[in-house]
Amino acid sequence: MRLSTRGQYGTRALLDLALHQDEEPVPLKEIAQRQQISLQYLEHLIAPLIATGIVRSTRGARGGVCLARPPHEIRLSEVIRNLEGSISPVECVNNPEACARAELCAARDIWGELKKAIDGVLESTTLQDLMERQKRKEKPQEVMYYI
Amino acid sequence: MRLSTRGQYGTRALLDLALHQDEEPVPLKEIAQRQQISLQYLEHLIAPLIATGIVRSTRGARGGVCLARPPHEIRLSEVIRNLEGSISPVECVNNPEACARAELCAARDIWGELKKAIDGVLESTTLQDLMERQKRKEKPQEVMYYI
DNA sequence: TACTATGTTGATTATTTTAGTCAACAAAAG
DNA sequence: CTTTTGTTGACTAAAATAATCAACATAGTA
Repeated sequence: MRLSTRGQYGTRALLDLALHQDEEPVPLKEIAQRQQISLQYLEHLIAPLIATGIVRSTRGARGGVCLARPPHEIRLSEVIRNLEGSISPVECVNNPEACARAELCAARDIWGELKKAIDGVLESTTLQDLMERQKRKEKPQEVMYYI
Repeated sequence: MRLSTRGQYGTRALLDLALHQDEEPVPLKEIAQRQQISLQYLEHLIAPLIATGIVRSTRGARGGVCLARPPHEIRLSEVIRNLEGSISPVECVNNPEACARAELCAARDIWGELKKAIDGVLESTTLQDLMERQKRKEKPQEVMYYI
């Protein structure tokens, strides 16, 4: 049940972009440096995100990438599906023809529930949520007052 | 986010065993045939389940395997962890030293929630649950009476 | 215009993981 | 003592992963 580096790096790259974008496009090189991902690998991770309309790019000097939509409209489910393919833990959940016993398989039901649980988290989390979490983490520790 | 065949086959094999065991041990060959898993592969999947105390085996003629505990005491989480290793979707969730930025990483928080969601399903499902589901599925369709 | 900084794309590669198989062995029953 | 079962470790083929290499396209800038 592992996420590959595509999903991990891709998510981190998008969060980085969300946090650093302003008027200017952000060069991939900067994201790669901050996130310690090889530029050439990052390029390949960004490509499908551009194709699917999560990221927009401009070439040439002063070029770079930016989010194609506001962060609260970018769900993690969309990102992960785009980078890792289907979220389903086993093939037969999406595609009953994958296994002859699918229709009568109790195990498959559970994998379906597992998928629902995973989807639940990823559907309900947006880049905005990630940004807020990140900012909260970086905010200097506040003094706690107890009643 | 895929489960490998180890987890899939292992779960199916245990469910099969649960449904077919009675006084006699069940030979792996039978499970392999019913579940269409190669005997030699199944042997390797069962080995860790024996080692961890989920399954008991007896060798020799009329030998085979049986569950070491009642099905309601065997959680899917234990099975999957045993067959696939940690349930964590990324290394850093369990092991913060895996990534220098772990402590300040919002993405990691989400992977943690993802793990919790997955754990929730697997911890709350026992072999007994699977058995009941399976029996319900195989029961001839009952006529439904509507009030 | 030429140069440089960016993104785009396809081919290639090394490594790791997965999904097994092969084969020798151990033990229990008949 | 032969057969039937499980046990174990070594080995292997195929696929997926995680990149890298390299040629190209495009936009700004000197």
